[in-house]
Order: sequence, then C-alpha cells, then structure tokens
Amino acid sequence: MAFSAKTEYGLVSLLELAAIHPQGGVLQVAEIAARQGIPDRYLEQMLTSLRRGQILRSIRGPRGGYQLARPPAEIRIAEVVVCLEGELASRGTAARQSPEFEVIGGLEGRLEQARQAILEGTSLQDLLDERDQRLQSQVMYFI
Amino acid sequence: MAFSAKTEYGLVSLLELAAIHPQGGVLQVAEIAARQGIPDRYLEQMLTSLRRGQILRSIRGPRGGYQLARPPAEIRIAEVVVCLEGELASRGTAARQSPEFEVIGGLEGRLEQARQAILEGTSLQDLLDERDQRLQSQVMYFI
DNA sequence: CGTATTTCCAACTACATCGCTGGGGATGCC
DNA sequence: GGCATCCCCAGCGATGTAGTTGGAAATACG
Repeated sequence: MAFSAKTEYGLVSLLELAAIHPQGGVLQVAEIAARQGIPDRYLEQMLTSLRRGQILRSIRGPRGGYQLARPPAEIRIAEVVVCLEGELASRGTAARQSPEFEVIGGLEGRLEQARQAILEGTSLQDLLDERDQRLQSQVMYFI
Repeated sequence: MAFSAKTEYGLVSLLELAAIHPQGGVLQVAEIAARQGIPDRYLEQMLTSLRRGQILRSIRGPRGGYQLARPPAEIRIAEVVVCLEGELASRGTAARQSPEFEVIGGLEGRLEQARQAILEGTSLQDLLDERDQRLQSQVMYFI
C-alpha cells in the first residue's frame, strides 16, 4: 500500500472529524478507534502528531477529545502525510556520484513530484465529498 | 528515496549495459560493481533477479557476464521495478471495511496509478538518452 | 476537595525488511 | 584439470513498523 498504517489511521480519523466539523464536532480517541476497528492506544499517537502539526486541537479531561483546528477545505493531504510519516526528510541518501545514478535520481524526483502533486492537490474536503458520495450510492441500493 | 537500493543498483547496471548494447556488450558483475562503487556480492543478486525476469541474459565461465536480453527501447522501467522490488503484490493488506478506509484506499490507488504511468511510460532507452545528454553537457564544460 | 475521565509523554516488545556477507556448487573456457 | 565466472541460499546486524504498556497531567463534575 502507498501509505503506512499510521498514515491511514490518521487520515480516516480526520475524515470522521471532518464529517462533523460543521457542528464543531469533537470525538474521543476511543470513539474513533472503536468505530474504525483500530487499536486505541496506538491511534492516540497519531492524533498527538496531528495536534503537534496544528491540524488537530485537543480538549483534555472528561468530555474531552479532538477536533479539527481548521475547516477541511484548508487541510491539504500533503501536510497531513508529512505530519504522520514523520521526519523522513533525510531519507534522501546521498546518491552515488555517477551519471547513471544521477539519471536514476532524476527519475525518482519525477516520481516524488507526481506523488506530491496529487497530495497537494487534494484537501480533506475533497476526500469528505468522496465519502459522502459513496454513502449516497449505498443508500440508493437500499431503496 | 522512491526506490530501494536494490532497485537503484539494478537500474544503474542496466544503464551501463544499455550504453554498450549496440556492440552486443557484455559486462561482469565485478566490473559494474567496481565502476559504480557498490558491493559486488550484493549486486549479483539483483542481476540474477533481472535474468529470471528475462531482462538480462547471462554467460557463464571465463569471459562471461551479463547482457541485455532485448534492446533498451523494449525494456520498460515498470517491468524492471517489479522484477527487483520482488513479489510484494500481496502488500495490499485487506483494507478495513468502512467508507472512510475505502476513500483512503481510493486515494492510494490514484497515487499508485500515477507512479505506474511514469514507470510504464519510461523505457531504458529514455534513461540512456538522458544519461548521454548529461555526459554531453559535461564535455561542453571542458571546452 | 476527590474522583473519574481523558489527553499527554515516553519507553518497550515483537516482528519484518533491508543492505550486505559468506560458503559452496555448477558451468564452461583454456 | 584449473581457473574464472555465474548460481543458489543461508545468515547477520541495523533499522523501521505496528502495537503495548505504564503512568503523569489536566479538567469536568459531584
């Protein structure tokens, strides 16, 4: 898969929070974890990362939880991914210095760029719309 | 980086072999390894994978080595990458069955598709041309 | 104030993968 | 036969991934 479990878990959580954002919605870790069937103590860490990255805001104590720090349209997936994937910016190992390695490096650059373009061009709102559409067509089946 | 070391090593080796392919060129593992500064015993494994994938042909015994099984224009990078990255086809962990996970899965699909489009659209010949061009401009500097 | 609830912080384990090394064996030229 | 070269596969250390655990701090509520 293109994403690690960390990233997937974080993204579905954001999707859940985005869905109720108009109502200023707050959800607790345990709530999200139960609904999505993922380990809650693990999910905790992802939400903490997202809070540190200014994507979530947290409320402590009873009746606490997490909520989006901004409207879904202003959250780019690219931002979320770097936040969750962590500081692997230094992943770029010093490429060997030969023309051949440089050419390969160029190809890798084009791949990264294509990926980045998609992640930059997609907002949390876009994914939310997609989800709602999916939900809509499921309802159609029932009728 | 977008590629594992395995993939990078395999690709630069193919590039070296492609450069001398018109002359029906053959190179030995040790030769390529020395020129690119990579461990020869490790490179051996990549070249074996490429031979199994019908991308290279091998010649055993003294004065042996490897050569391209086909002209560089008929070798797609996509093919090379699956050959080297190995059988991680089963990497697609059964995505959780919730609308949110499905939406994320869709995004991952688009990412994979963009990557695949680039890898399918690039041939070994394309990379070779890029290398030659790079070499050309280096020569320009000397004058 | 006390307690229950919830987030926060940090360490720890289990397992897989990655990059690499090593030991022989098979093949084939001389 | 002897040497060069590819062939197969086993193992090893470092790193990363997914998940667990233990507890401290904040805060709503009675």
